[in-house]
Amino acid sequence: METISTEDPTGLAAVLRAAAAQVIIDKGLGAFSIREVARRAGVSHAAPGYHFGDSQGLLTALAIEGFETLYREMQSAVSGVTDPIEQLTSIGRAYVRVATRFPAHCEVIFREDVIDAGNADYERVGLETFGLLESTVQAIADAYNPRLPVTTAARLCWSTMQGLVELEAKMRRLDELAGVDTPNIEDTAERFTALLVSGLVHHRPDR
Amino acid sequence: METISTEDPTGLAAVLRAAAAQVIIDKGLGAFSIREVARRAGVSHAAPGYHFGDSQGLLTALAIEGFETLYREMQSAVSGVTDPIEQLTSIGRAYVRVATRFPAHCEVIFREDVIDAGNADYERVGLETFGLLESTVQAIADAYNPRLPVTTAARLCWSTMQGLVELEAKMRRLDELAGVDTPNIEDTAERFTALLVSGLVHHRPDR
DNA sequence: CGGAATCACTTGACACTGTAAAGACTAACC
DNA sequence: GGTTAGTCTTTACAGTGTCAAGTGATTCCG
Repeated sequence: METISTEDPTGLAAVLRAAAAQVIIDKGLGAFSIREVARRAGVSHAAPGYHFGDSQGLLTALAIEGFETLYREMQSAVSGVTDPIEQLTSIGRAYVRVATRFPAHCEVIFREDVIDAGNADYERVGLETFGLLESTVQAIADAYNPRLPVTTAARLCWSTMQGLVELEAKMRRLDELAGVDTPNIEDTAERFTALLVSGLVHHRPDR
Repeated sequence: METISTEDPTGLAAVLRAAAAQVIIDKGLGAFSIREVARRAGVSHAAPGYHFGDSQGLLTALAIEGFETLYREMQSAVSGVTDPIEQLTSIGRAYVRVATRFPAHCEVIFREDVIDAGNADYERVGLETFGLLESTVQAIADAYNPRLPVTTAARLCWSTMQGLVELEAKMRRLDELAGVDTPNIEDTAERFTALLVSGLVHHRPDR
């Protein structure tokens, strides 16, 4: 699923994005340094500034790249699947899979303090992605529970997967202290989805 | 619910924690600066280093303080309530309320790249907090669905609330673009919990 | 064909940052 | 009353983001 071009990206901008992702993976977003990115790319310390303006610009580019990958993976997750519940399950797996494969990209996606959340491309892909999720939940509502509050339910699913991604390290640690081993995150996503779907299907709004 | 002492904290360490939280609120965690904290506290730039070692130490102290507040609020959310579903609902509201009232503290709680996630106090309060949530979900299982996988369900609830906190800004933006207004986050948490509870109660594990 | 302009950087500069080391001042204690 | 411990400040230094100016190439155009 190499949606983010790994085959030695041509163009310095792409090289810099890849280097930035690697810096975040190696040292964490908290220790992110634009000069370190430049060093790894073998260019002068100001080269990233030419392409991305400032650090926020570079991280925003990374967020957009990650969001686009997420969107494409979610699209291919629903294609070829007909049952909307299976679609949602597949989306959930795709969500955490992208987050696991591209941790740096996904770490900045919702970090509005380090990216430019008003960027037009960023907003567009965000709308598209959520639209895809919402229409899947809508299909579940149509097929299984017409009284489901679709937008709320879609946001619930989204929040759950995002929370899982963020909390996974903590959960691993809890399991480690308890002496049990942590299941694969995609399987956890599937179990979460199964529980969520039970709720979506059986939920009756307040009368 | 002023669990984090706001009544002018005595002792420089407490003053520095409060100043650090304010810096994060004002400029974002991405622009956090320990020297700025010192300036706001009216002390020399190296004073925070004496109390907290380095920047990671200060942010870890903040995370612990936030986690302890969360734990206490969750405790008081369940006390006096008997129905476990109401307890869970109350916990969900408490979770997002703490995150809203102490955004800086809660922003660092799971940011393992900027805090010391191995800190003993941090781990202890994390275990206690999750234990409280898990026993509430256990009570729901006992009362409504003995076959519920409790640990998974508890982590689902936790992920959902954490995801909601993280995505709330994005949801606000979606609503703004759609021209509708965003409900209060505590009410959203309650709607989420209602959907989750439907799932917890109706879920049947794979045979 | 030759000059001008644009592109894609590099170099140099500056204010700011985290952190370590050493110094200073105060209070407590034997 | 001298020593010690605690709480900060001062000094120093390497590293950082970002801006302005400089440098070659490449492209465009008359």
